[in-house]
Amino acid sequence: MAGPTNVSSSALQSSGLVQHRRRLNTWQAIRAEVLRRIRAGEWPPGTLIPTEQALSVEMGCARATVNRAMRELADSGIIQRRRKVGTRVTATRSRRSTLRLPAIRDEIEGMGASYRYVMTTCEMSLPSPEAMQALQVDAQDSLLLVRSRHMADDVPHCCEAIWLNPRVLSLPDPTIFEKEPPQEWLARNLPVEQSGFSILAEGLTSDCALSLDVDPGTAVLLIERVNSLDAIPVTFARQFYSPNHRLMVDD
Amino acid sequence: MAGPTNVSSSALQSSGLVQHRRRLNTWQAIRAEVLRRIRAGEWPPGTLIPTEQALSVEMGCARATVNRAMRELADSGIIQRRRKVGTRVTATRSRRSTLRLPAIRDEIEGMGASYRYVMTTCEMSLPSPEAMQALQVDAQDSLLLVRSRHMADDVPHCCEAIWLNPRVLSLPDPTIFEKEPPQEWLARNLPVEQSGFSILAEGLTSDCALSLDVDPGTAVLLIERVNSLDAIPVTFARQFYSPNHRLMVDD
DNA sequence: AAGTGGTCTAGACCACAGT
DNA sequence: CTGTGGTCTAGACCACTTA
Repeated sequence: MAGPTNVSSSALQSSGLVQHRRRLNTWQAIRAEVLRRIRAGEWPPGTLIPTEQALSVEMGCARATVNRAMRELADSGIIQRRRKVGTRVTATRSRRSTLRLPAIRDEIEGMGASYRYVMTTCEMSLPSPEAMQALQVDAQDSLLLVRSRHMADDVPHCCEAIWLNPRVLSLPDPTIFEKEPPQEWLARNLPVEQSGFSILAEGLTSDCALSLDVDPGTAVLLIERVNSLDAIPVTFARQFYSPNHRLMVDD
Repeated sequence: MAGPTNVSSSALQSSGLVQHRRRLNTWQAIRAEVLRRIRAGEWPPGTLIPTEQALSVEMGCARATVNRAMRELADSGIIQRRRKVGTRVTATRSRRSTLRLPAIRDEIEGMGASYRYVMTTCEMSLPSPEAMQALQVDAQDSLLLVRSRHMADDVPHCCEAIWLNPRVLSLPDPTIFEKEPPQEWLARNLPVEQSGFSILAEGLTSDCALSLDVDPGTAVLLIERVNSLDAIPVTFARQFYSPNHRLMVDD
């Protein structure tokens, strides 16, 4: 009832009798108003705030609109909702933020640089302890290990080691990894699912340092990902970013 | 119309004439079906997928339900939507993931450990280059610098340096920071807004290393945050996590 | 048993962007 | 202009949780 809403909104505002509060009928406006009350201290942390029903009456909109606004706030961790109990302002300053992590090619091209992929090594190899755990294999189960570098305008931007388990993944002729990044081959050829990833810091070992052209031991960001196929882990990747790289997180 | 939906759903399924496809009437089911088609290659990257109207007819549900499902997928970066144009499967393997970053106290207590805050130093100090840039002050504008440690069962878990700009922030008696973490004081007393943060890796300087009880130069994760008040940056915090700490990101 | 959030529906209008 | 997604509404039923 967007049209009629505006009409009745005008009617309400022009009627002499009433409406100490302007109608809020977009979910963004409701979210903003609730946020304002929280930040202004009207609803301190831990407060049980009014029900959707009550808010929809107060704001002069449908309950679904209030629900949408509150869902957004709950997704951000600002409030916590439980059936029958109600909605509480989150007591702790916890946040759920959105992290945008593009594929490396996009990251580099997005900076206006030219992307180049360089394979370093490609060989069957016994798993590292991390790979063993991530892929749930034994120490003697050899895996295909592909090491590579991703260059931005011919400057090393990221170096990557990826283990692929040939027991649960039908691998192509490994020579294709000389030209195509394993991640892109996976994305194109298999319906793999990422089951989350980790962000950590590590001092570079000598081979990675050589690959990124910096001193060994330099602290860099490292992202570890496991790709799964039908809930079975099939690949384990470790991406070492060049020093001073940072992940920006929007609020 | 959840009840009537079930009724008509049964009616449709029992009618002899038709319905090669079961009715999908929850947004989760629709999201799953669309995801399946994308992953199965029925809708390869770049494909323009059917309109909400078409999908609502095919799935036998309201357009609003399709819209909810598609919005979730768009929020995850799986598809891209534009008015008049339609909805495309995202060409690049970009992801938008949710990062949960609790307050340090919650992080430690969530592991079942006891939390303890220890202030290290608290003094007026000229800004570091990073602080200058983050808080938009000059090199001669001295700031309050509070250094502290957050302990988990008396083991250092994180060490923190936070700059507060007294020109734009009315500070309390600094001695309160001997007992209360600055972040918690800020959260309780000021309607500060976080304007995003950065995640990076750094080798520990000697004082931080001492504080965390590890060797200088050890690579650690570092989170930088700026808190703002009415869009004016008022505090700049750098949190150094102990080695081997990792951020887990759900997909 | 009752109250609260979670969701679905059918219809409507709006905003935007191609034609 | 037209078509697409974005949103709002009013009403309804369901799911979960506490009393």
